[in-house]
Amino acid sequence: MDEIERMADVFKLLGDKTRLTILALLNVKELCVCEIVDILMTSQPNISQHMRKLKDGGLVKESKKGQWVYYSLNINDKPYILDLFKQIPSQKERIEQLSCSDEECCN
Amino acid sequence: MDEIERMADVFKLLGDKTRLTILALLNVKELCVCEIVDILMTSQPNISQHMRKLKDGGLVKESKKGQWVYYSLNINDKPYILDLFKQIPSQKERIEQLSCSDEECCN
DNA sequence: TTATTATATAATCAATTAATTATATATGTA
DNA sequence: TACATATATAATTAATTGATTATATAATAA
Repeated sequence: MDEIERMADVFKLLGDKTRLTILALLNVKELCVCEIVDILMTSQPNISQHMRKLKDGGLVKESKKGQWVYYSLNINDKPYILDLFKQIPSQKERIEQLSCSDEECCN
Repeated sequence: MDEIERMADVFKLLGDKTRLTILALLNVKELCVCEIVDILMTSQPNISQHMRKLKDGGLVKESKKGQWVYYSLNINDKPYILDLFKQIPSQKERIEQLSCSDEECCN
């Protein structure tokens, strides 16, 4: 697989609104699956499957802490993605709203 | 549609190897449909339909010259795409090879 | 005018994909 | 131990998509 094809595969991952929003959220801070589920108001399997694609594509890495799996960005080896995330709309507010609600799934 | 969704739609366009290669070619110089067909060795309708998606997505613009339709990049309003194209593998060689062959469709 | 070349569009089909539903696994707690 | 919570995986389905084939349009050349 050549470099263009590799880049296309990365863009394919970015080309879904849910996944791009997840990445924008992780661009603020690492999050566990249940937090992402709460913020995006979708089902847990839906998020888990998107996380697997992002992990397989090398865009995120996971770290297990107790029963929670935290995901964080893993794009240091992809400078064109780094530049890109500087221009993505910040999701800071959505994450802060989550922290204020009583329905936090973890803490 | 919010900004994230708009960006995702752009990445969806970049997320196809054929289209990303077309854009990388246009990053060298404007080309007509038949040149792109020759370089990518695929069918004319295939390229025409990709060009339409790229045009609908605002990534390229066209200009008709006689019976030929030339396409060129139209990404000045998308800084994150501009940065990106600085890091895409150059397709200069493939375009030069085309010019050397006798089978040019236009000139 | 007729033929040729360049391009676009429409219809079809196979393959891919995102989301849902159901189930399994793993960790923590009573 | 039994139960609850967090996550992953598998199966299914509907929708989308890329490529092909066939056809239409437009410009040029004979």
